[in-house]
Amino acid sequence: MQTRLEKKQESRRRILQSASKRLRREGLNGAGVASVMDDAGLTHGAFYSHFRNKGELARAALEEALLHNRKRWTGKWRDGSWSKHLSRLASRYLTTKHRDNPEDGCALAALCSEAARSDPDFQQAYETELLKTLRAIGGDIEADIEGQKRDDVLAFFSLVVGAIALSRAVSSEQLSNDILESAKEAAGKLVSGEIKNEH
Amino acid sequence: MQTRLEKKQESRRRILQSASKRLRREGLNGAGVASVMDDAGLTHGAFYSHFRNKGELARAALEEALLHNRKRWTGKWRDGSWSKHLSRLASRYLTTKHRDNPEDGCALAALCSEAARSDPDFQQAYETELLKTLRAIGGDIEADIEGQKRDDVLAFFSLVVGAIALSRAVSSEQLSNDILESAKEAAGKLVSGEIKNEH
DNA sequence: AGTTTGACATGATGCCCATCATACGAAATA
DNA sequence: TATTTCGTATGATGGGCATCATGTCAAACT
Repeated sequence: MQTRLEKKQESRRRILQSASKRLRREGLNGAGVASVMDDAGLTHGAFYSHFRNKGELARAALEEALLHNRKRWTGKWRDGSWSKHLSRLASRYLTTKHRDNPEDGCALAALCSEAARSDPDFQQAYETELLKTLRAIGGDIEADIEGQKRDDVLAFFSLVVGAIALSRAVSSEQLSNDILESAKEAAGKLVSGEIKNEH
Repeated sequence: MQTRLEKKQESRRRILQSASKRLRREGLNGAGVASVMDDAGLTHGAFYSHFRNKGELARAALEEALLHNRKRWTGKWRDGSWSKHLSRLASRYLTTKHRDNPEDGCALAALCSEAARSDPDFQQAYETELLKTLRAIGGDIEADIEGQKRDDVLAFFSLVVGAIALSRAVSSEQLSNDILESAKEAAGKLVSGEIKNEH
């Protein structure tokens, strides 16, 4: 049997899980309190003993979403050139599977245009998660990245986020696939100078 | 004095004007019937003698938005290399002014993540407008573009749309500016082979 | 001039949603 | 065993929103 605290934590986990999925599939407005709680097997009234309001849930769900799958697309920069590294990451990220399953995908891409219209707290969380992701792309989850490498990573992430967003926005599957393919090919080209791998 | 038809057309023009601005500043959900009609100097009830429903308005407003400012960012490919051409377009598009004034900016960027969740009719319109824009980037509003040039244009547009979206989503102005700058620098690099200007 | 038309206004209607008030019941505590 | 605590359920409450019903008035038409 579970203690009361454990049960609450388990409930919170389920709420965050369903919120993070709804957030990515249906956007900031789609992730309504009632539907999220329903997914979690609870009723809407129980929501407020876990979160103060919907905004707080959205922030927590964003963090939850990125916590679990940032590693899926980034990982260490082990061997090969800097350009190859970015190419490999693009190939992992720009798949039809990712495009077709936003609820398990990258929340930064799923919300890129809506985040601009969200409240300041959410934007702050978005920026924090973005920065963590940029570091992970640079090959290191911990340290800040600088200079040319930072510029490359910024442009790289703009490219792949834009490509995923456009590939989802469009109704023809052919065009959608072409967007993903062209961005994959471009990803390795946008580095300017070669950068040494210090490992 | 105006005839009745002229007055109606004038009203429709004002409705579309305010809808296209609200759509870009506040998104698909923000462009509510009441607020749009209010901007146009009318009341909500009059809406339904101009459009069948909100979805039809959204489609028309998207077209309106792109009709008026596609030329601002594209224009003819006159001289210089293909790579220079794309660089120049990126410099025109990725400005802080564009970032800070979405209501006068590119609707494809403003709605890129929400469009994925819109109804099929809207997605179809989004795709149509996107294709027109890609042709204009390629230097020609009329003809379809193909092959390597098409791939370059697809990747180019993913890059600049992603950059504008991310630059708006983030709360630090420094980071936001850096995103725009890095994408501007990257834009000219993502072409693979040189392409001849047939003019 | 009398009649019809249609753009527009006012005011429902009904739905969805976030939030709150209250009640229940089981676990924790005494 | 008696009492307290608190996660959850039920059921308001109120606001926002799209859509529709109805009325009005001026222009168009006969």
